[in-house]
Amino acid sequence: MTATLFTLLADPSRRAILDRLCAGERAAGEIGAGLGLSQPGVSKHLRLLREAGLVTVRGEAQRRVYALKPDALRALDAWLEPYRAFWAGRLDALETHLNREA
Amino acid sequence: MTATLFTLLADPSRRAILDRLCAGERAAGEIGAGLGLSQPGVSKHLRLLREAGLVTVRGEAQRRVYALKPDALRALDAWLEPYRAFWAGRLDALETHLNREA
DNA sequence: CGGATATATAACTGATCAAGCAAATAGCCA
DNA sequence: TGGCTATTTGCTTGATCAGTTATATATCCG
Repeated sequence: MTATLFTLLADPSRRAILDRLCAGERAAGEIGAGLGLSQPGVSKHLRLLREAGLVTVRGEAQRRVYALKPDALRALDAWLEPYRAFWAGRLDALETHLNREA
Repeated sequence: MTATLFTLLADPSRRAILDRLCAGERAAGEIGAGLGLSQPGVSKHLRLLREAGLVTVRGEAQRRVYALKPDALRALDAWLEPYRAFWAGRLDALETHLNREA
């Protein structure tokens, strides 16, 4: 229930779902097709992604159309920032990160 | 053993270790201090991080000094790229990603 | 060598969680 | 209403894995 962003992304199936949604919104059935996963399994992953705010749902007749909502991934981008600064040699950004925890 | 980058980062203790190593290299004991974790626990996490290439070790007398080696995190940065493009509105990069899987 | 310090490995346990099957819900159409 | 499709939810099981204690390895110093 308290699934953090990192634990969510730790699952390959969920990453595959996100990757698939990059191409545009899809119904749950379309998402699961070819994933080598049972349909309820897909639904459960979608539920977690939805609760984490990574995707949005829109009902369309019997189908549930999911769309990517990558705003939540900004947190990952932010987490990565000090390390990106590290390998880019931009030590200024790294120092601001270090000062923040002092 | 086949721990992927995502599963590694899914653990809060390991993220804390990486964050701590941002400030510079540290001996294993220093890393574990204040983490609320037993010494063998820290050692095991360090082993995983080392096997994944996220940190390097250097023996110094009895101590083992660990240093951050963030190159492996570039993979995460690369994974994030299509999504970053998504929220930044740079649809060109997104399309190159989509074409790659066609 | 013997003791002390620092770190790693081994064996075990408990909790988490993904996956499956079965059943329930929701919306459409006759 | 009843049947049909699409999706979600409940329940159970099996595997993974973080954490612990106890033990082993390594390096220094007397």
